[in-house]
Amino acid sequence: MEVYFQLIEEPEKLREACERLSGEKFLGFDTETSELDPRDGVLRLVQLSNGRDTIVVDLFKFAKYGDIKEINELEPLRKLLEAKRPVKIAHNAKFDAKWVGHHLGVDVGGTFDTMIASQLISAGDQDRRHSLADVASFFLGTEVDKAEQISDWTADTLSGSQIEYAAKDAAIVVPLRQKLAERLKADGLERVAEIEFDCVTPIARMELNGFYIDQECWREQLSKVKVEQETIAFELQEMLSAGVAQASLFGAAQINLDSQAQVSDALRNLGVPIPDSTRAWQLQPLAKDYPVIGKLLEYRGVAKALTSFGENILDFVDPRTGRIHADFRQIGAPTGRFSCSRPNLQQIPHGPEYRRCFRAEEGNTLIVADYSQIELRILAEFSGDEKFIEAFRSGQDFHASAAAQVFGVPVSDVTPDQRSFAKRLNFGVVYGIGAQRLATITGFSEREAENVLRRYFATYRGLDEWLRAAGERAVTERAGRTAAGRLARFRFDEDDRGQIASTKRNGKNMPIQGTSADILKRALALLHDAIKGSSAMLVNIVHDEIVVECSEAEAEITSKRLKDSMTAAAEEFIKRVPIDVDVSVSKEWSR
DNA sequence: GTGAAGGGCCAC
DNA sequence: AAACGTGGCCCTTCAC
Repeated sequence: MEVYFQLIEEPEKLREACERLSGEKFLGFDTETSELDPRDGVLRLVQLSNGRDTIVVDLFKFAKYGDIKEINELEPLRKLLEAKRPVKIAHNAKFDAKWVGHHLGVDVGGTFDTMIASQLISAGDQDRRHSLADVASFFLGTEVDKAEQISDWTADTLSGSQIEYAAKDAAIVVPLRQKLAERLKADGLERVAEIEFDCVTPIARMELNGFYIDQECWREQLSKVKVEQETIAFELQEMLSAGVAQASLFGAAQINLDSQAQVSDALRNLGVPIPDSTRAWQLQPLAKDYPVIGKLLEYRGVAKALTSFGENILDFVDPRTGRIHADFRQIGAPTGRFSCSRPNLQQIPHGPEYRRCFRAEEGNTLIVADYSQIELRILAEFSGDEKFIEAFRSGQDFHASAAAQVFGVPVSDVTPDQRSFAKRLNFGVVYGIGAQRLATITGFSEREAENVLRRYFATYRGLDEWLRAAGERAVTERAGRTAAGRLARFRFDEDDRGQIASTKRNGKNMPIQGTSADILKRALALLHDAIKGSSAMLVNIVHDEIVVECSEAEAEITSKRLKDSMTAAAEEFIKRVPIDVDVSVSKEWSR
């Protein structure tokens, strides 16, 4: 592909070019950078293209290694990037949005992300790749050469081929967007694509913001667990080697407590009837007869705390900001949920001893908001079940209210056991729970569990019907859809009953879990607009929860903006069931 | 030494 | 496959 491009090295040319391109509906957008993380490197080039006319802005010509944030001559570029129109087309737009966000101080206005579009179209197909080269080859049949991607973008003078490569990447996404847009439309994915695109910039900003962690607090917690761990490990070692006389005699053959194989052997030597797996849920029932099992579970708990949530979390703190800047994958799961890594801020233990270490910086406060039972409300909306909806509308404790309806007693007479049971059942239903599993988590016999499930679905006939239909649809249509239209295709072997059953459960769960993701993402876009220009910044999201940090002075207004954004987002999809958002203002991420 | 697989467990 | 869904991270084990 031959590309006409203009290298821009002076303010006047930049002003002219931005003026010229500002009337376009769409512009290809790309950046070339010296590193992968914007805090580590320099932003060298910004490219914009309408497909025929491409500009390559050399930022070194405006302020070499300097702070380009303050350079006035770049204002036309900032304006163009910030504007909702033209829409900026980029592949993995979060990357470029972070770089211009950090170095130019702008939030990219409208975006069309060709990577996300490709992910939505592939609908969870694990075999499809989503690099620019893969997507361009799949949708345009053109080859993209990435040879220059790793070249030195900090050289005084860039080579002709470097600049041409840079220009091509911005130009190619223009025809690519055309093809992807057609497919999005044909597949009914326009609405969900809009939601996804609109939360790219909020997520880019969130990653730049990072989440402040009090390192002292974290270390203190760790040292407590360390002390515990040493005692527990010693005791467990003693108990396990009791079965191997010579081991304790010579003190030599220490058992590796982290090795399932060695621990299982030792347990067998002690005469413990261990099941095929030594997972906690299987061992738990043995704990009352065999103290060693209780000790093992105790050990596992502290070991997990020390490894997954130990010193290593602090390795991710950026010394320049004192904050953790994790990586969020916008379509982390086929359901549309985010995933998070390095570190995974979505799996920090719920206990206050951990969460209180994540806090607001001096002078600031955290606003923590989460949807109350959002997945059950989505299920209520989908099923249209009047009784289930009424349990939400009544405004009473939902699980107690459900227990009352299932057991046929007044809410005031619901026992704690009944409530707890209804709660487990309510959660399980969202995953397509069966009697066997229900029995194991409640301690009921399978027979009793079956009866209660029958009673539950007799009470909520609409739920039963919707869930059955969703399961059947998953098998016949080999796909599921969320309220915003997100699509997940299911692959299974028709001769495998297990796979069919699994597909049915997926068909029940995906629309629910996925709609929850749709709602959260929509809320992020609304929130981003609502807090613009204020002290508030997004710092974390956990599936149905949003954490914002703001100045103490703006705590109240930020709480309102957060709650309103989340409520409005949910109400776009949930019409018949009330939405409840719990908001708390606190210095710490624990309540 | 490196990487994949398996087991286990944290979150929602 | 925990016959309950979605992730990521850590450890051991085993193959290369």
